[in-house]
Amino acid sequence: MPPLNEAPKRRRTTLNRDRVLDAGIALADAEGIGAVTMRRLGRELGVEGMALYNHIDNKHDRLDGMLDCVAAEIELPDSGPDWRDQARRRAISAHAAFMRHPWSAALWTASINLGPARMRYLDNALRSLRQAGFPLELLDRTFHTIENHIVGHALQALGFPLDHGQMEQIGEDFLRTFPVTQYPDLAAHIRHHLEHQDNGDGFEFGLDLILDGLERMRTPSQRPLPGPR
Amino acid sequence: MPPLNEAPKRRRTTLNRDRVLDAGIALADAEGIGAVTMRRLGRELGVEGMALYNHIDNKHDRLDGMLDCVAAEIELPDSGPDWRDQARRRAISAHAAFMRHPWSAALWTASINLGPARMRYLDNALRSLRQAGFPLELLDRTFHTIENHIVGHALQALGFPLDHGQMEQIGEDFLRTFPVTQYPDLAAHIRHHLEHQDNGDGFEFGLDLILDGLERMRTPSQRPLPGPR
DNA sequence: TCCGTGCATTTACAGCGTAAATATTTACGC
DNA sequence: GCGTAAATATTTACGCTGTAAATGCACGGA
Repeated sequence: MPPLNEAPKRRRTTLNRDRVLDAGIALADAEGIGAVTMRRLGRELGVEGMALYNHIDNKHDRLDGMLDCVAAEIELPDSGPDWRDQARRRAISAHAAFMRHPWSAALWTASINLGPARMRYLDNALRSLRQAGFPLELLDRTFHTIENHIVGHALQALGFPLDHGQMEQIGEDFLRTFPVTQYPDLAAHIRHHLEHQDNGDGFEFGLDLILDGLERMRTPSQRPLPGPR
Repeated sequence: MPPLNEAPKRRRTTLNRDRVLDAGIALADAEGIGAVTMRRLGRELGVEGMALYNHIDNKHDRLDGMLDCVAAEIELPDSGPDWRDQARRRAISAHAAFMRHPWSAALWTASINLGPARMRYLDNALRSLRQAGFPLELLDRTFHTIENHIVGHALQALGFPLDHGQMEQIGEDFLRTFPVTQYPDLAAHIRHHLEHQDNGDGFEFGLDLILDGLERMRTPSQRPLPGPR
């Protein structure tokens, strides 16, 4: 059996799991997740598609691996007293990661096998909220409410994967054939999206709304906080 | 040209768009969206796969049509003074529709072509919020924050498509190999999900949190409401 | 009767994930 | 150097996908 973990050996042009995953991410970022097939990804790496199976188990394993790389990009704030600031920074960082990798948000909820980076992310978020003093029966819902917003917003925002220039052109063509009188509020909404560009403010609006509400529940007005049951 | 809209003609066993979409929905509900291929769907209808192309344009058109059928199931409350109750009922109905058709939430944000039912839904929601007096610059964000929660929660909940019995078995196997000491809070979270069953309460928790916060912004404390600009 | 029209079938093709067999490259003991 | 075994890459093949194109068939009106 050949030696494992032989640092200085590295034959220059050999494949490994990370190179496969990185190439998959780059390709997905550039051309969409649909372009990332085994054959295409192999071609991208100068290799036949089947060669990839030496480094990844199958397509699912590859997607899980790519997703965990995205999770690793999420900045995890150190423990500290200010739970709200931590949750905010973590959520904004996660949101940014999803926007950098538009294919990842849709997989986030679909994949079941958590990689180490996602585990670290989840554990960090849960610990932060627990240490903030959220009672046990609230902790779960608190966490999921924040998480829902992150994923939901990313998916909504990525649903129209157009920059502002494209939006204007396509949108005007669209509104020409749109039954404006039948759905006036929807038409106004679409027009609003054509005129205004969202720079992540929409995400932070909902995020702060949620965090404010959670903070209110954490310390129920004047009543004393119940101890952990 | 043959006569259109000839009511009594209907040769009994002919296909039409609705029958195709209904069969697609039934099959997707029963076996997942992955099972709904053209050939399989044809077989389900006693027909070759290619026959479907006489009634739908292509796979995308079929998915959009199926999705619009789900949208049509969402109960749209009549206009009225209580925006909060309307938004709540609409959101809960939408959530229920997504849970009845577990494949639909993932498509909701991905599909660009809105069908009539979705347009009706969106227009109804937007009008309700506008009539509630949300100022224009808030209306868009208000709407999306609610929408994010609906979609986000559905996807999270459907990410583990297991009923309680399966969860217990699989979960315990999972926790056996899980690095509990490394991610203690995540482990506790998973254990919590194994023990407690969510009956939609988690959805309503976040929903009410958001609606409360929005109501507070709608009538900013003591200051008078600005007129529509 | 014949013809156009609408619907179903048949055939075909490129691309997908991947199992299996084969070929090639690499690393190590001698 | 060598041989050998392991690691890695290629080839071939199979069943599946969506769908273009050609064909077959039944019907309603001229």
